[in-house]
Amino acid sequence: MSDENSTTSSPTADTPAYRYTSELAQEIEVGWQDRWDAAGVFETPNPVGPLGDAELVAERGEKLFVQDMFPYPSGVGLHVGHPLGYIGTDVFSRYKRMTGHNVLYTMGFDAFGLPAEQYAVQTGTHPAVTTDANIATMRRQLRRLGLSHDTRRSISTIDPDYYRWTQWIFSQIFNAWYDTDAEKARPIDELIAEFDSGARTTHDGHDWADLSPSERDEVIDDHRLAYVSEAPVNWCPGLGTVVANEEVTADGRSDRGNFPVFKRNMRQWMMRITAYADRLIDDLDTLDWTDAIKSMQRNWIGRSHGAKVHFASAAGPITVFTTRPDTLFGASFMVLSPEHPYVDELADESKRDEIAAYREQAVGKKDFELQDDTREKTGVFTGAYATNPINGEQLPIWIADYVLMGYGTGAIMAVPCGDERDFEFARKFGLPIPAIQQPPAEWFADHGIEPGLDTTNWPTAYVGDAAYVQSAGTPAGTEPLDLNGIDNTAEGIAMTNAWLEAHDAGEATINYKLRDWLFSRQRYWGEPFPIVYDEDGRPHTVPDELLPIELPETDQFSPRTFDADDEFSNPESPLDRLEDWVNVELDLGDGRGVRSYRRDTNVMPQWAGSCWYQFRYIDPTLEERFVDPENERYWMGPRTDIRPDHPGGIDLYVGGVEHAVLHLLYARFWHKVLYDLGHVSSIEPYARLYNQGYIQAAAFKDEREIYVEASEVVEEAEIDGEPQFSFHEQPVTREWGKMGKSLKNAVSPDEMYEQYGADTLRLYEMAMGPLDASRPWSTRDVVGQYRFLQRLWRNMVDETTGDCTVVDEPADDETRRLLHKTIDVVRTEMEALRFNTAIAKLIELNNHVTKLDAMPREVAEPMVLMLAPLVPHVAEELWAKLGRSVDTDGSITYVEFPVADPDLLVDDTIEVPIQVNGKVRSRMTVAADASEDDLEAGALADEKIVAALDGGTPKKVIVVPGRMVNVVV
RNA sequence: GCCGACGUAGCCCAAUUGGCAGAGGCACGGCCUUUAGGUGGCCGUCAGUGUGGGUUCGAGUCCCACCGUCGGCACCA
Repeated sequence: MSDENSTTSSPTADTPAYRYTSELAQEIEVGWQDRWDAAGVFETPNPVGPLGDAELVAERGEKLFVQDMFPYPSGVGLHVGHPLGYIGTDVFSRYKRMTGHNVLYTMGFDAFGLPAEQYAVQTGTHPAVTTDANIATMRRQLRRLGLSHDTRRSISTIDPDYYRWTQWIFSQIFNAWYDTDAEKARPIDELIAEFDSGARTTHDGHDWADLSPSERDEVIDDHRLAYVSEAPVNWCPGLGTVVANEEVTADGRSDRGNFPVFKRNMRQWMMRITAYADRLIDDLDTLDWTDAIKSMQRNWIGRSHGAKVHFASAAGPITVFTTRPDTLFGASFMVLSPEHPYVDELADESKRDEIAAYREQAVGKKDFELQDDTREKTGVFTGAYATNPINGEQLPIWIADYVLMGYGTGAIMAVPCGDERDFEFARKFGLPIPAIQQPPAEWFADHGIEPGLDTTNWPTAYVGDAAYVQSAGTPAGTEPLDLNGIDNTAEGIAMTNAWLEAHDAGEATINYKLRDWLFSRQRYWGEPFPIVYDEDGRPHTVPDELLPIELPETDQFSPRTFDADDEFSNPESPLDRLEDWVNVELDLGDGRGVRSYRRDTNVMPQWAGSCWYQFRYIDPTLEERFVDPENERYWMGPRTDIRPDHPGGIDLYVGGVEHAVLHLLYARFWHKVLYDLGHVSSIEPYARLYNQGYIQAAAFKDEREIYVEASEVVEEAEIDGEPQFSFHEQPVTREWGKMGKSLKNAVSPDEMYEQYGADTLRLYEMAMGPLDASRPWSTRDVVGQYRFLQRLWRNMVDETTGDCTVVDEPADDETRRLLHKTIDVVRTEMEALRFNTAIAKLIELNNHVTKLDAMPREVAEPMVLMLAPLVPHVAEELWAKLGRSVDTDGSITYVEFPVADPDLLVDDTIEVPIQVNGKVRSRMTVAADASEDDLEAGALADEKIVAALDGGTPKKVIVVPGRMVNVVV
């Protein structure tokens, strides 16, 4: 909104020369930023290696690794919503440097990705050129905020020196397999050795020795953690590429670009993340993350315990997955997904046409349409039957699109009395609904029906614990199973599983929703695969010493894109066209000498670069490895001294909640592979995750429902207490949303620097609320923090001469006590990332000092030190004015944070409230250490209390020493 | 539908985790400064915690139900 009553103004002739105006603030800020850079103040030493300085490491103190989720360098620059988390991590890092920590804190750029490529396609400018320019802009904006990054450690994912190691890690994953016995990844060579020695046999029982070399290759390739597979993938013609499950929105569109996505079988690279499903769930328990994020990850992985049950049919055993094997006696029909491979064989001649028609319409539906649970059930009977192993009953087999091929086995046993969907289906098609549990009386009462096992008047399925009925009677020749009378499902499940396993009819199993990670993209602006194919089409990794495989130069950046709805188009990668690059002569070092190969023409998804960047921050310039093991252990090793199950990783990772499943799941997966292969000592990448809130801003829509530029909207007089707004004289309506270009409500930090300076902006963003809460931006509120800094400045500096006005006289007792209480609270709040309350205390202290005749040095110095993490520039300037810079190497950065004197935290006397029946009726001043008896006596003698009692006798007197007295009548 | 977070002043937010509802900022009003506007200074105004119950000497805080807002998942067998 326009700020017509702008509270700042350019200095006029009568503005004192040394007032803390925005001009002076900017001068101070830019000056200190130059000095910090020149002196390398924020450079952090490693124990060893190119950035190693063991002596300085010891001097700095305990290690602390703080990291922000790195940004994509957008072309439009930052708005004030972006740096909220960055300011938070900077304040924390600066605070920790002052309390004896060696802090690793830097910022890189996640610079591969679609926007730069799309811009390149439009303009013909190489994405590297625009991306480099964007990075330069962002670096400038971040530097201007005063962030204390070790800039030597900044990396960019598009830098060949960086993606060389992204490719190297891909090779590691490709050359590894998951040993389910050892529950870890191992090098593929060890698998080959086990096959060779006979220690391991192939899954299908073929003798390894009898296999041809190419058959052996096939077996090996099937074990790799990165593998090529022909599988249903998400094809997005509008983007001209495939995308991962995680990148498809609930309504079946791409999260980038919002184009339709189609399921298609295609040959693509996959990562075997499913091998890690259990560890990715179980290790969540060792992480200091919010429950919200943990539950999102658990949800996404979707582990469910159940059983597989085999039903005999004419086409062979139909295997279903169920979480309720105990309800097997209640199965009255089976349902296969229309795409189930058995359908053709099972279909009765008379049903063929009907089935074919049904399948055609089902296949035409997109995933999201199938997942709409409000749709009416549809389906077709196949004419075939399957045998229920538990009782030998013949169950009709149907096909229906409410059973999804992508989950479980694509087939279910239908238990209509206990499953809402099956119940609905049975009702619609007149299938039997046998009851197998006795619902409680309340259930019948709730539904207004007479209790009974005749399901014809049941309005719905009964889901829950209840005693089993009609759940016995197994086929001749089997051990009898009788669940009747048992009243908890856990026991019923266990008994049924045991029966199934004993009779080869099924087994307990675990099913996951998580699918393997689709890893290839048909784009230009990404990391090329370190893979070449031989004349048989077998993939091979390029030897490590030939990395990086650099992106080839071209001026054709676009994949072939298609009409967004052209489902049956096929991807064509931009790299496919570069024949000179695709065809190579190489010696792979496998003893076969130089041969001809074709390069892989896919690129990696944008998530690849962010899967491991924390390691490169540690050793950004190391040539020999992606990170030195000793440095990795120092910065990220498990802190078993803190917690026995500490998994290691970054001490504080701050970012938005939108990465809850994508980035955080992929990064954890890569980290665990690197751990299994012995490359790193930490088990998890991010020990503590903190989700910062978003800055929201008012957005305005005109009558056509189109957003208008928020900065040009004017607030009008209220009507019925509701504020009214107009844009160019036209009424507009207000709503709240994430700040950004699309809602036309972005506020640039540059405007804030100009109007107030970076310190005020930093302070405002930290003061407006807790770091993890989303809150609305309000430009007119910023002035409050600006006034605070002005008062602070005036308390120490003469506005006309610029001289320091701090006096060396001791502070009075009250001021001194307030100072120490402030120190105590500020330390606690800083530790807990509650900067808003720390700032409130500092303002309170400053307001108190403002009333004094002069600022005593014993208050001024600790106050400047406490403010240094929050407003580093003005703090440095005041520290210099106090004459202290000379004896602290020119910067306040590593000066010890003030420590409160515990003796000054307790007052001699305190005022305690006296309550009658919990209501405050009076107050009295007593010695801080007054005994319970004294307090009780004092309270009962208080005249207001005597009056309130009015001669009555108190029933009881509750005394909380140091707090209050409550007289109960 | 399921899961998770959150509801305190006109607005953004505190409250030692069961012990005096108000720390801080914005807005608003008055006075001072100023030729004036702005800036700056001083003083001041407003609520009883979304609703209804419960536990307790005492509830913003704990428990139950409901309402509302936001986020995630969703025919997941």
